[in-house]
Parts: sequence; structure tokens; C-alpha cells
Amino acid sequence: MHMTTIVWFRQDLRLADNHALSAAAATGAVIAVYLFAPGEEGGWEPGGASRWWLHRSLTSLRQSLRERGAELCIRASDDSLATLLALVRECAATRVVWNRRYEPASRARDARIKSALRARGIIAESYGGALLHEPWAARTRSGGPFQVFTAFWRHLSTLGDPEEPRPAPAQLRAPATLPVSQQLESLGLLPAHDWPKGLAAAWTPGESAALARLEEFSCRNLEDYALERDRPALRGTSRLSPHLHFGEIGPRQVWHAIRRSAQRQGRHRSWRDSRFLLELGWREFAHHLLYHFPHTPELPLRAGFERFPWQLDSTAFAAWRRGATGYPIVDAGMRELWQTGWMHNRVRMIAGSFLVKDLLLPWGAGARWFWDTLVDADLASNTLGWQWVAGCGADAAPFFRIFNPLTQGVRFDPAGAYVRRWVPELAALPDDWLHRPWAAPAGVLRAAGVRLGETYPHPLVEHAAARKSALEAFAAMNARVEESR
DNA sequence: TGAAATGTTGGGGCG
DNA sequence: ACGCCCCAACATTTC
Repeated sequence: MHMTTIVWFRQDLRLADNHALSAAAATGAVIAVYLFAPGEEGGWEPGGASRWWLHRSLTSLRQSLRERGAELCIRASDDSLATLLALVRECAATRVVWNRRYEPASRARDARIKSALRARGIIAESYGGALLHEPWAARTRSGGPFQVFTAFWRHLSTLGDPEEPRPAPAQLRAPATLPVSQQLESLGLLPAHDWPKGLAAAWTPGESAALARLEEFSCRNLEDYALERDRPALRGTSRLSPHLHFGEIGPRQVWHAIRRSAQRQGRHRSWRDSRFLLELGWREFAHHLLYHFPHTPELPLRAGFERFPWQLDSTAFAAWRRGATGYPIVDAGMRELWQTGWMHNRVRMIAGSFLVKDLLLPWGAGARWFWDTLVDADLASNTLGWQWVAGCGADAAPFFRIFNPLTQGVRFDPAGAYVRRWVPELAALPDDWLHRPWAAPAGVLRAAGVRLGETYPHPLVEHAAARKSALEAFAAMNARVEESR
């Protein structure tokens, strides 16, 4: 059998463990295509940091395709079906294949495209690879989706290990006719200003960097991860999230790399219960929830929260975004985000809790800011994270679980290395006052060169009072819900 | 994957 | 010796 197949790359910018690509390579010539269609993302077109990453990742993908004898065809259009049909005609292709995405807009579009292709006699196939298990594979006893993480994760373990990852095809056969590609630069993914300098210093997008990252991380002891993952000053986390989001590496590869490494180290059972795989489980859970509750990027899963009395204070929101709230651990996180396109998970929770519960700003505003600034911005994970912290999601933290930014700072950044790195104007403060400069004696501030309100802001709100207001707002929401029943 | 408020216990100082 | 108070440490409840 020999045919010409279009491989439609999307969030699977890799050659290894790519079932769509393998299927195409096994049966004939391959036309690798990337379609940039931000208008088809249902209002969630890639943000600035994602666009920067995408540019670099496509550069990398194009290079590794070339090394195997294939070219990457890039087209920009908000009508992917029309572009695919044009490519089919241009190259006399008979088949189009891709790996699935699970965002609501993508699912609707892909379903429409699949049936339109088939209606024209073109073979259209989709494959799984972005998740360990398809989101519809897990069902509660009563047939519905899971809404509690532990139950979901326990159920996944009954489905068994995911398939072993497949190697990248060694060689790709070129088609008789190569389609014309747009210049990558014509997509306009790189911003004009020098924001990407910080991103480039922190990250290397692309499949080979992703594999190197996984190799490095999986050599580490899984117990060290459990101990260090909550300490933002350490490099305790895997930092695989952007690579996973863009599919430069797939979760099956991660799973089996962890398994192999643990078994090499003589741990033949414990790895399954490791904290790290649990975090991979949260990623699965996020996709499960988005698949079954497609409205959650915009609306709270717990509908009562639509009546929450948010305070729309744009000055406070701007201070939060800039990292000028006056709470060092929050500001450190927001500045790490702006400068590197990433924020440590523990600090995401602290900064998120501060936005929602201390400033009473709607979680969706935080979600949009993260969407624009995170290199790992992912609709499923971002939505789950924000609904978790706001207390309005499935298996979320109860609303009254309010983080104290001072306590959290002292507990998780005890030596202050994280705050000093990202809030250098406080660096000279002694440990005792670093997380609460507002309480430091005047002499200590003077000695450290800190002038509150000038070199570093006064706290935007007083936490104890803000906490009280948040609980009152929550009570007001519950009263409104009660009243309307 | 929280924190604050409230309750309980037990040891030591002291009249 | 005994009861009383204070307070730290820990546990439980509440938001």
C-alpha cells in the first residue's frame, strides 16, 4: 500500500510517540503541515508567551523533519478545512491524520473537518497521544464523569499502564509534489519588544530539549521531588509543563521514563504512588473535566459562584499583574511569571488566592492574565487551577481556605532566596522581616535601603481585614443563592 | 495542597 | 501537700 498522507500537526510538535505520524510514515509519503488558525480557538487564541514558544517550537520541528527528509508546510488561515482541502488537491493526498486535542472549540472543529473530509472520499483519522487515557475512558459507577480527583485517579489505575511510547520514524518519504509553505515569520508570533529575552534565557522549546529535560528529571530521586516540589527557590519541579502543552513530549513517554528510572533504582512498586505521577494525574483530571464540562473556561462549575460579589478594581488588578501588591511572595511570583513565562506551582496558588480572596477580583481575570503570560498556558490546566483556587470547581479548595501570604512565604521560602531573586529591592532585608517589610522597624528598613511606598509598595490590603471581607462576600453569595431558590 | 479561633491537657511556679 | 494560675503545646472546630 502506498499513499500520500497529510499529517496535521497541532499540539503534538514531536516526532517520537506520535501515532498520527507513525501511521502516515508506515503507509507512504508524508506531508507535514502546521495550520495557524487563532480564530478557531473559541476565544482562547494563544497568548504572547505561547506564541513565542510556538515560533521556537515550529522552528525546531521543521529542523527535525528536514533531518528525516520531510518539509514542514506552514499556512495561516482561520479556515482549516479549506486549507486542508486545498493541500489535498495540491499534493494529490488521499488521507489526513492528526492527534486529538480536547478543548471544546477544537473538538467541534475537528469533528466538522473529519466528516467534511470523509464526505469527499478522503480518509480522515485521529489518534490519542496528549493524554495517558482518553477523557471518555473514565466513568463513575453511575456512568457520569468524575468530579473528585482521588476517585478519578484510582479509577485510572484500573485501566492499566499506557502503551509504551513509539520511536520517531527514522525516515520520512517525501511526496511527489511539495506544497508551498508560508514563512514562519509571516505568522507574526514574535512580539516587537524585548520581552522574549527573559523567556529565551529560561527556556529552550522543541522536542530535543523536552527529551533532555525529561531525561535529566527522571534520573532524579522521586522522593526528592516530593520533598522539594513546594520550595520555589529550588529547582524541585520537572518544568515539563510547556513541553507537554505543546506536545513536544507526550505523557506516555513521561510515564514510562519515570517507571524505567525507578526500576533501575530498584523501586519496583512505589513509583506508581509517587507524588510526581500524581501531578501528571491532575493534568489528566483537568482534561477530563474540560471535556465533560466544556463551559468551565468561562463559567464556574459550581454555578452559585456566578452570584459572587466580585470587586472590579482595575488599580488593584494592575498592581497584582505588575508584582506590586506589597506582599513579597506574591510579587516575587508575579515577576517571575512576567520575566520567565512561568511561575512555580506553590506560588501560583498563593498569588491566585491573593487575587481572588484578598483583592476579591474574579478568577477569570487571573486566568486570562496567566493565559497571556505563561509559556505553559493550557486551557484545561489553567481552568482547573483557577477554579480550584477560587473554590468554584470540581474537588476545589473550599472557599474559606484562604492562604496567608506571610505564613506561606515563611513556610515555603524560609531562607528568602526566592523573594530576594525576584524582588531585589528587598534583598538586603534580614530573613525575619523579608516576608513582612511593613512590620519591620524603621532602622532595619533604612539599613536595607527600603523606603516603603517608594522603593517597595505598602501592602495593597491588610490581610486579616481582607480575609474577613472575603468570608463576608462568600456569605453574601450564599445568601443570594438561597434567596433565589 | 489553609488559617484562625476555640478547646484541652499537662507541667511548673507559687502562695 | 495542695489548689490555683499561667501558658505552651497540641487537638478540634469553624470559617
